[in-house]
Amino acid sequence: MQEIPVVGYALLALLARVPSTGYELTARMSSPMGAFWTAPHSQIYPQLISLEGAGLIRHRADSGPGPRLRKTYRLTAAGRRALARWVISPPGERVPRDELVLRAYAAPVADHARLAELFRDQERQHRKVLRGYQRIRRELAEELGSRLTDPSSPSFGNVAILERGIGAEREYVRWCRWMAERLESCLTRDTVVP
Amino acid sequence: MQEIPVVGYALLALLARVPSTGYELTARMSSPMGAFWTAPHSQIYPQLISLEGAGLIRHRADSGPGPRLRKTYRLTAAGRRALARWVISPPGERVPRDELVLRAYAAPVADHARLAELFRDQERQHRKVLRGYQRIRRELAEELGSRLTDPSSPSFGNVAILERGIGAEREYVRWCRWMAERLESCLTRDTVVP
DNA sequence: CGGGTCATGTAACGAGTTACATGATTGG
DNA sequence: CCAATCATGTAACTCGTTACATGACCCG
Repeated sequence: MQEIPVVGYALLALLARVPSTGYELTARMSSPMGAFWTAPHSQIYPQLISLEGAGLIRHRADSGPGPRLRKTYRLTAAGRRALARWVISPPGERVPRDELVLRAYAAPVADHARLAELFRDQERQHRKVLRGYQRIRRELAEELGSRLTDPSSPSFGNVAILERGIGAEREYVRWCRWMAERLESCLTRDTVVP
Repeated sequence: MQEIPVVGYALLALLARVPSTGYELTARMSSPMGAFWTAPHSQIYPQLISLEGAGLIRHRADSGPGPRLRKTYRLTAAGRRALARWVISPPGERVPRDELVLRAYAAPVADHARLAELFRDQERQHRKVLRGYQRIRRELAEELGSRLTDPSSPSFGNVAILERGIGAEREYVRWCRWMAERLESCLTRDTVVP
């Protein structure tokens, strides 16, 4: 009985809400969860088979469109227990990988004007994502009212990751603007002084 | 001529400052850059060989301790150009993977008391990291004065990633506290009411 | 009848992690 | 003399990405 990779628990978490096919899981994985974990269908289908082998999920097959069966997966009792245990287990060290920060580190060797443009562009993009998250939260707030922040409510998970998404994007936008301002201030000085 | 992976540019960025051995690069990779990109020595040594094959770095070998030669690598002119070009190229989509957010998503199926403890614990850990970053920035500020935010100064890279690190950790701490408070408020209600 | 959606898989590759392997110098 | 540090590599494996492969149904 080998260890379940994180993507496996991501699938269990999705199935804990609604039984789904691999195809539906692929779609659900990208929004809103996609902001913090992604997986293509080529990773999902084999993982579903392995989770079923471990007895954590099981499927019922209808005859679907296409050459193969349509399999709808649902959590087993063991699966729900495994998920509940994993959720309260200490998370492994986060391995942060951000190419943009790496570029910022190497900023002194680069063309400041071009780099400033790049950061302004990133600022715009992340602000757009931020507005998207804020809109979704407004809609959720109207729909749910006071149950919005009740951890027992099934949609609390969505609210939790939205709260994280909004905070993370807001901070990212701030940093991009900070970078752009530094780089631009250095430009104007260079152009004005001589 | 195959594509250079991101870790390759990370090494170029480090070597743009000081010529180093693979061993030194391994150490420098973890602080302060380690907050946004990491690589173990088993990834670094082969990558150095491949960068040298591409003509972006070259080494001089002294006889070092141990059975093998000690190789000190430095950037070539081509390497510096390649790095400068990469820095202003648009970064690939960030793939964020955060197990803790995934746990938050699955919060409704878990034991709220235990999960609250987990988030309090994470809050403490990240606050500690945050304080570490703030201390380093204070020291840098004393050392550099007004050149602190000059993008031409070689240590601007450090300041840039510190600014990002401080912002990111501050936000993470805020979110952990928010999660813990939600989970705890639900607890007290459950215990007090009946 | 052609393109989009639903639907499920496999193969090849590259990036990253963990473990194995070796050995000289330096300081307590 | 033993442990830590300096120093460089290889091997096995897992995780994740990109590409290949197939085909029914529905709408215009």
